[in-house]
Amino acid sequence: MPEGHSVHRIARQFDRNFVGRTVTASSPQGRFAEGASVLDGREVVSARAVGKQMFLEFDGDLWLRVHLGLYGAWDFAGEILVDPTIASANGRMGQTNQRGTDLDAAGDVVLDADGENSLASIGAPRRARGRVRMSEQTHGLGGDTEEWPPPVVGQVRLRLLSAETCADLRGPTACQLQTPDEVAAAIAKLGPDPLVDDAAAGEERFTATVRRKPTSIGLLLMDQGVVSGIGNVYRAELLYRALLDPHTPGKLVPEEIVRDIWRDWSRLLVIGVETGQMMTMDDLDSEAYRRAMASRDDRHWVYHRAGLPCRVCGTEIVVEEMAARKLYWCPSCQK
DNA sequence: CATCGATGTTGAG
DNA sequence: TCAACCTCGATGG
Repeated sequence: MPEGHSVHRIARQFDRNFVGRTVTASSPQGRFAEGASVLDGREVVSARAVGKQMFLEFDGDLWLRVHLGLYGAWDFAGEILVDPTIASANGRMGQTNQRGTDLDAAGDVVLDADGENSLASIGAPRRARGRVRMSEQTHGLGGDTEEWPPPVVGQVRLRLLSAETCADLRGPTACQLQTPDEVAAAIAKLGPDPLVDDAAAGEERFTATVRRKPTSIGLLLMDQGVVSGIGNVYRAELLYRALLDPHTPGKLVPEEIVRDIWRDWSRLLVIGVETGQMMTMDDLDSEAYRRAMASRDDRHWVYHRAGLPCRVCGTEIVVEEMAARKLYWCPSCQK
């Protein structure tokens, strides 16, 4: 998936391009026909993201909850204006982590070959289907000759169409209408999200929870009830950056390290939302950094690097199954 | 062209 | 613990 950063980007796109507009709703695929008919003709009132879930509010106290799951995605088309908070492809970094390296001056970020950074498609890593029409404030590359509304391609669970904008949802794990109470209940089950919760309160909640549990920190970071928005990539990278063995029970992780992990996640999430990429590396030597950023499969410290030498100590990165997910880590750096 | 796997979650057994 | 969900790019023949 789409870890937390993608969902926040999607919510901002809805905020910028759908809120305040009336939509025609349909389910070309048919699997959300009933829900679409309820949404049809309503105005979009607000959009919010919490962790990996997005909540879209419609007039009449009606909410749509969407979870993209493993391969869901939203495709945007039409006169999509770029939310200024996600417009930049240039990441700003400036921080240190447990490794003690200075995370600074990322320089130009190479755009994702897989379109993750695309303005037209956000979600599972795949090429954009949507077309974003040119306008003075738009970054899109499309011409003005496309059909309107755009032809439906493939399996579209839900299409939301305003006069100028179109959003197609495909492959979600959850797409469900909810009452305000149900939305509140869904959010209440989630751990703190750095972009939703107050920084200090979120840190306290996360720290207290982790320090109470015998469960391994590797599992805790993936538990959406402990902290929202972290997925398999961010988990591996956060643990590497903290130089922490993923098997360490939560209650045995030093409190300061737990707090560092929360703060590191907060920073990485902000960078991810701004750039549309899961930026987790810092400034090795610039040549290695540039190479890592240019290559889709080689831009992380440990994720997807099983058998390759650790970028710092040269030890082979290992992969193991943890709760049916691949866990990558450096057995030498992470103690 | 067939098969696999993936940034995820749920629910059955 | 594991299959199912549901989509599609990558991989291999």
